[in-house]
Amino acid sequence: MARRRQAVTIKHVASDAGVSLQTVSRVINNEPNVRPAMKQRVQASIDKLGYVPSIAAQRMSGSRSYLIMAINDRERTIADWRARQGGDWIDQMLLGGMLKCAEYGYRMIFELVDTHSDHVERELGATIAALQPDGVILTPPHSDNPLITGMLSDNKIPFARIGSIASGPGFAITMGDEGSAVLATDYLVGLGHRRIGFIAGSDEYSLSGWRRDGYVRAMTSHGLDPVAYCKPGDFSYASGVAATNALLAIQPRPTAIIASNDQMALAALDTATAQGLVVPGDLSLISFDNTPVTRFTNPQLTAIDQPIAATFSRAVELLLNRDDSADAASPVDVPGELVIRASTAAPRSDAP
Amino acid sequence: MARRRQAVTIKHVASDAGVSLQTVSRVINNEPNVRPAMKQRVQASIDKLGYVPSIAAQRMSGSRSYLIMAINDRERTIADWRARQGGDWIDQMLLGGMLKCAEYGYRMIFELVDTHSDHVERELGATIAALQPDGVILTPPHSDNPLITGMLSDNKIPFARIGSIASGPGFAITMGDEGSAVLATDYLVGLGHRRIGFIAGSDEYSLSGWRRDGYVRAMTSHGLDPVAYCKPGDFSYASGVAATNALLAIQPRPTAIIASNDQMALAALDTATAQGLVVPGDLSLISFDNTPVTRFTNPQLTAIDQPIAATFSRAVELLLNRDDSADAASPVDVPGELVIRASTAAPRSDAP
DNA sequence: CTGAAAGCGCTAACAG
DNA sequence: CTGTTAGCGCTTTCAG
Repeated sequence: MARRRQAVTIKHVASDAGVSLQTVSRVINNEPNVRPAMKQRVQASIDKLGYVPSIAAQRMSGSRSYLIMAINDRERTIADWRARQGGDWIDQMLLGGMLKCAEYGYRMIFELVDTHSDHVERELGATIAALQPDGVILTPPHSDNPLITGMLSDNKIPFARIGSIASGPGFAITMGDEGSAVLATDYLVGLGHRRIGFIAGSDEYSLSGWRRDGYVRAMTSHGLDPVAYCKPGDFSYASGVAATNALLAIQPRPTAIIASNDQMALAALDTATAQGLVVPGDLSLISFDNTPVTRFTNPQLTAIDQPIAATFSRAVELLLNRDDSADAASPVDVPGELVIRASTAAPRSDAP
Repeated sequence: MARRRQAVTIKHVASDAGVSLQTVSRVINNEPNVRPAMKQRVQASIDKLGYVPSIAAQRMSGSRSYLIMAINDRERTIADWRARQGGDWIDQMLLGGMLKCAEYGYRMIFELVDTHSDHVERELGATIAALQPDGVILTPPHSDNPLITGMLSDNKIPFARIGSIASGPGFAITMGDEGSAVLATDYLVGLGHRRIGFIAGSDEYSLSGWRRDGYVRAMTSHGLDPVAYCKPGDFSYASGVAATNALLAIQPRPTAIIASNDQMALAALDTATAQGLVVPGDLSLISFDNTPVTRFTNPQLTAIDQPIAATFSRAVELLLNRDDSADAASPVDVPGELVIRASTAAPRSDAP
């Protein structure tokens, strides 16, 4: 490996502009107390020489690393990549996070971390020591891992916890789950549905509960029974099939179903169709997440969009404008929205 | 922003082990000329203190940055992310590239670069100056951009050109396009098809030509006409519809179609179905790329898998085992494979 | 085989 | 407002 050196350094700029290193440094970092004329002269040299500061050197001298680290669960992420089922969490994360970082001259790098490992702390600690990120974004199931949040706050590294409402250090950010469930339920009620089924997600994820809470709250507010048509699921296709069968066996059967994710909605669609029901004629369907698959079903699925990109974008902003006072602020909620496609309609007037 | 310092540095390890900094450095970098006993003693201290070298500091003192940079086209990547059509190029890139990097203690970061910009060179130059990656992976349409390859080789940064067969500096790596087209064609011929249609991709991409070349070669080798059933396309759904209509209007019509990507195959499926043809009964279909959408059609699409992950994995290996002699080696070809699903079958015996 | 010295490119702290 | 002086943590010379 050839030993490479910086082509043009702060020294070159300083001597070219006939000023001290410090002045150049001040200009680079946009610090005050530099006379405009001076600043212009230095900037001219910078442009002329095509100078770009070395992040490594900046970091070395105790400044920032200009790196924001996003952390995802290793096992789940790799499994999703291998399965190639069209899940695009990582892509949306990058879309929101990378672009927002770029706006501020930062860079987002992302790491896979083993939750199950008993040495999460060491693993993460090593990455942090090596990279020295200026901020970290945690995603479930890491967001509420005390080993991780503890380590981060001990090291005084600002961090955001996505999908967490717990108080404590770091910014808690949620993705509108409860509100979205209300939105979906209200929409169906508005269409004329009264018996609305709900397939819950795995209790391993807090958002499963929030989504159900929203459903229950909305049903209750309309004077509808929030319990009779609520069935458990675990986000898998198989659990969606089971829940749908259970729901359709109820007399009178529901005229609409909200599934807590797209896979289970897909299962509901297939199951209902197999039973001779027409979607949305006989049964309306709304799914959560709005991953690409919602576009490939027939009919296309009306879905609640999980605002992944917007959430990461917000997380980056929180991290970079960080003022310690807002640290313990109440959770930030990024609302999701309902994307109306072809799987929802008014119930038949002759519905049982 | 609190000023953060490395918690445990090489100094701590040195004093803990009672040796000089150099010795620790040698152990870290696995250099020879360290007595085993010494090495063990130092390693023990490292483990005990949980020491991890700072990449910034390593890079500063003229060593490696342990960073491999993958470059993708900004516009196209962002458009794909926004469209949420299930394209998973980035995910597969990460799957192959990140994991392979991790094996060697490297990290993959990825950048979006504007091709159309007239200052690609400056843009990329800045990123490189800032990050100082030890290697770069170029993807189309950057792979054959002389501004980029020139800059990289001037800076003596090892790089790989994915989807390029041009000679010159850097490793050229292809993804088996021609061979895969042969594979698909041969498979259809083996099934009994004689009139096989081909929908080509946009000429902006070299791989479009390679895929067509494979089709032509295979057809010719079987004594079949490689021209009559070959239609142009541009990878878009709309162009797929047009090409399919053109193909199905030919008398006698083809009994099978190979589309140069999944979107056009999807278009072919929809178009054929709309004309009352049954896939695969009346028409067999093979697509290229094997993106997630192939799993969501009815029937599911038989497809040629574009080996994205394997290719990036290979690129990283080439970059890290780099010996200058192999620099101009002939292009490396990572073969693709045929994933057989439900859109292919033998032609009807009574086919026209 | 191991140690001591000299930076890498940049910024913090302090002078002027 | 600008310049000077120390390092940051590590690796490279070059001595022992």
